[in-house]
Amino acid sequence: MATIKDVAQRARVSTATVSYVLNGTGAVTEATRRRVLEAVEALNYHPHHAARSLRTRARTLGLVLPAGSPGLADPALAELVAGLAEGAAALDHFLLLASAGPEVAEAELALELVATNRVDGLVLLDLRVDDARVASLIAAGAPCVCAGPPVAPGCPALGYDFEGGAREATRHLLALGHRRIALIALPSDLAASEPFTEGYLQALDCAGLVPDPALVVEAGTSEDDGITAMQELLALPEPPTAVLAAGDALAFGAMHAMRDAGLAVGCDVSLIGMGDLPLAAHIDPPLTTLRAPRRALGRALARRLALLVERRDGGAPDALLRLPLIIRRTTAPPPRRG
Amino acid sequence: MATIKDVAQRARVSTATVSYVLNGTGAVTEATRRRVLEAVEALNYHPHHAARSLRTRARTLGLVLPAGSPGLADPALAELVAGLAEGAAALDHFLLLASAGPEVAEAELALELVATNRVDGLVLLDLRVDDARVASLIAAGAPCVCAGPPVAPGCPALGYDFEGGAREATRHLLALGHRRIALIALPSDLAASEPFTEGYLQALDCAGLVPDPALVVEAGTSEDDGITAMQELLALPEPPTAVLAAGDALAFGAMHAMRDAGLAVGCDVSLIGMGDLPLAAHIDPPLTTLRAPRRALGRALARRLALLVERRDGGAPDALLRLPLIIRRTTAPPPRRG
DNA sequence: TCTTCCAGGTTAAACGATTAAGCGATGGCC
DNA sequence: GGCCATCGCTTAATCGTTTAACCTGGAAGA
Repeated sequence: MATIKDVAQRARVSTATVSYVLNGTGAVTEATRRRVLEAVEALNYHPHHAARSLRTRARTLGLVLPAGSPGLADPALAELVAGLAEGAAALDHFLLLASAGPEVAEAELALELVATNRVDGLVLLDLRVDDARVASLIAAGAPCVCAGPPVAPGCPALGYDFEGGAREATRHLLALGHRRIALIALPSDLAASEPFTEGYLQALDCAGLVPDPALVVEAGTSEDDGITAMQELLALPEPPTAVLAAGDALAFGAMHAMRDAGLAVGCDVSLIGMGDLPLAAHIDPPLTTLRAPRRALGRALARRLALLVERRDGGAPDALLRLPLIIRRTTAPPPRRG
Repeated sequence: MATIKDVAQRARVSTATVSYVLNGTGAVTEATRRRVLEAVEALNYHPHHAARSLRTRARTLGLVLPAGSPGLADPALAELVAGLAEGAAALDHFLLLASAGPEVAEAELALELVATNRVDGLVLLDLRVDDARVASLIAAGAPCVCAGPPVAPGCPALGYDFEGGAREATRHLLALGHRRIALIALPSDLAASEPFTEGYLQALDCAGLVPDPALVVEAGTSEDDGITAMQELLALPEPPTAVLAAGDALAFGAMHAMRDAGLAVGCDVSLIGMGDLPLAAHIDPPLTTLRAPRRALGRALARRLALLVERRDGGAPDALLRLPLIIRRTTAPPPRRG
């Protein structure tokens, strides 16, 4: 492989000049500039990444994949990652994927990534409230951004507007005439959980309804959790006529449970999900849900992180992406009282 | 950050000794060894990646994501990538993701990745017959492995056993009593296309049937392509009683077209897909399909590439992963002649 | 006793870039 | 004419490792 020395030799300049030309730093005559570029072309020169990043940044963003089973197989994560790669590319960066195994913990891996200078910064996912990772990373001086609601000072957060989304979804159900609206919430230690619940409560409050605590059930995140939660709701003396689920997977589970109970989803009982997974449009009946712009979030996160690393972020405020409500076939006016 | 010098100083040895201890090369007394390790611990030393890979490999595998719209959103690709990251991690490597944009071509990006020494080798996807990428990468001396059927000498290939899979699927349909079995094939410039068709033809041949060329239609890869292809088959004077689709997406399209034509899938006409996408089990009726072990393929690819890079591959032969047939509800004996 | 060898270190030269500091020529200004 | 800036370039230090080559003291073999 050709090195910068070879280029310098051929262009009959010093290596410094070559570097100046290539990086656009320093003052160089047009003539020399051309000579250098010709040499670069002729030798098919590409700067050695390691050598370069010995002095500068690595121009690499890092993401550590959770060890758990779905991992990237989760379409939500996959699209986010696609966005991350795109966003990084747009600012001439790359994305380094590290897979946490049973052996090596996520947090440790993240620390190693920045300590070894492999990456300039990290994207953090699935934040919990008071997440330990964030604290240790910030302590280590690692730039990072997190996907989700703001969780720690010093770590900018970009996420979906769960509060607004939940509010809009609930309003839609209210507008259809529902009065007993249940919420299947995420585990409360997930940072995303609280704002969603908040939006739901706000909408009820605006409508002058007092929320029934029995109608709010905290679930996990999986389809099975959705089933369990829904069964719980159906067992109530006065079951809900509409359900808002904080995740599409939960909603799928809820649909399952409703059908098992002999209820027609979108007729006997309304349902709204969150995420708009690919499956949401294909399932029968198609699910009304809040669309999470996953790819856009990925892009925004990457861009924010890249700028943060270069201290060019200008202290942009934590932003929230809107969750538009996609109305399909699982929402309808409540059935007439029999 | 602490450097190797700091460690050397604290352990009162030379930097060389530290390096020897850390890499397990060179002979070192147990006593010094311990001193060094203590210093490493005390200073929380992590070797600087760039500095290290100035002399050695980058211990990084590369993947360039296709520019197209589905990209990582395609669950098949996402799971493969998950496997790649896992496989890389198992051999102490990382995975670098590069996103090809409209601006920057895939092939160029791949070349840049290896020319700049950012990655030690590349994983190639979606190979075409006589793929230009492979040729240029090999010419550039870049180690690479490709996912799919063998496509070029010098580039080991790991893929699914399309031929065996198609054969098994076709046999299953034959065993159910079908005689007019159609094939919706992939575009013939995709390297995966031919073996699949071959397996289909073999099974027919074994059964003493002569294949009807009209029953083999070449489609694209999308659901829409599946619709078109199926409509074409249904328009035949004597339509098939069973269809083998070379991809689940194609199969979904075919289901759509069948339903539109008033046919009950898995009753009036049988259907087998390929891939076992998550959707396959959830669609109605659940799709009989060949399960592609995507994660396993990813892991195998990463491992193969990592070994190849270190010339430790021992010339392992190109391997093929079995595609087990997952029987669900879209296959049944043909309807009685009316 | 004198080599020879080896284990267990050290020294210093890479690796391939970036970049601060320096340096000669040119031109402007007083 | 003398002085100072500025331009365009070079020199050389630096980043943090790895590793070939060398050194040294003691044990083993002759």
